[in-house]
Amino acid sequence: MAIGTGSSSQLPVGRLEIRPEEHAALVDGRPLSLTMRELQLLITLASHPQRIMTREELFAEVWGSEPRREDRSVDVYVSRLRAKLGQALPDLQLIHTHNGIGYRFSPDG
Amino acid sequence: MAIGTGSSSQLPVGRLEIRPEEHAALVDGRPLSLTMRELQLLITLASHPQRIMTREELFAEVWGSEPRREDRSVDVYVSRLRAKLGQALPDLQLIHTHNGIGYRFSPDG
DNA sequence: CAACTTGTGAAAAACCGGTTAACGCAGGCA
DNA sequence: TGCCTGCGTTAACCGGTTTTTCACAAGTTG
Repeated sequence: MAIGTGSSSQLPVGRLEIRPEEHAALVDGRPLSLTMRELQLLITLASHPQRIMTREELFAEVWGSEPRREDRSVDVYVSRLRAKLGQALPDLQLIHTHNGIGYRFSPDG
Repeated sequence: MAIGTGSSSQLPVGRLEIRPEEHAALVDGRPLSLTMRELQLLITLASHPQRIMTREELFAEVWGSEPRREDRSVDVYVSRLRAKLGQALPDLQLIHTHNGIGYRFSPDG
C-alpha cells in the first residue's frame, strides 16, 4: 500500500501526526500549514522511518519522475520542512542528513 | 446518511444555522437568499467541518458528477458564498482555501 | 587545506485561485 | 409572443502563492 493512495492509515509520530488522506499534518492537534510539496515530502520521509532515503528515491515519490542530474529541489524542500517543523517542535531534529547519501526521518529526534 | 437526502438534521454553526430539509440557511434567524447551488455547496462544506475537501469531492456532492479537468465552478460558487456570508457575518471567515488542495469549512472563523 | 556536499535566501517562472463579466437558458408575466 | 429577471456556466483577467532555479555560504570529508 503506497502512501497517498488507498486507505493508508495515519502516521502518529509523538506530538506530530500525519494524515495523508486529509492532506494534513498536526502538531499537538494544531495543523501545520504546509504546501503540497512539503506535505508530500514529509509523508514520504515519515513512511520510511529510520531509513536513509536517497534524493532520487525522494524525488521519485514526491515529484513522480527522475530528477535532473544536479537538481536541488529535494534539499530546498527539506530545508523548508525543517524550518516549519522546527517552528512547531523546537527541540526535535526529525530529519537527519546523511552526507553523500540522502536523508533519514527519525520519529524520536 | 448523506447530506441532501433523507432526514439530515440541522446544522447550527454559531449565528449561522443551516436547515437542509427546509432549503434554508439563517443568520440570526434571518434567511440568507442563496441559490440552489450556493446552498448545496454550503451544506456540503458545513457537513464536514474542519475537513479539507477537494474540488472533486465538492463537485461530486453538489453537482453529482465529475468536474471537467479545468472546471472552476466550485471556485466561482465559493466566491459567491463568501460574498453572501461575509455580508451577513462580516467578521467571520468560514470558508478557508487550501492551496493546491481545496476548501475547508471552519465553524469558528 | 582543497574538493565536494549540503543549507538557504532570493529571484524567476509557473501555477493556482478570486473575481467579474458575458452568455444561454428557463420561467414569469403582460 | 416578446420582454424581463434570475440562475448556472464558462471564460478571462489579475494578483497572489508555490515551485523551480540560481548563487553563494556553510559544513564535511579525506
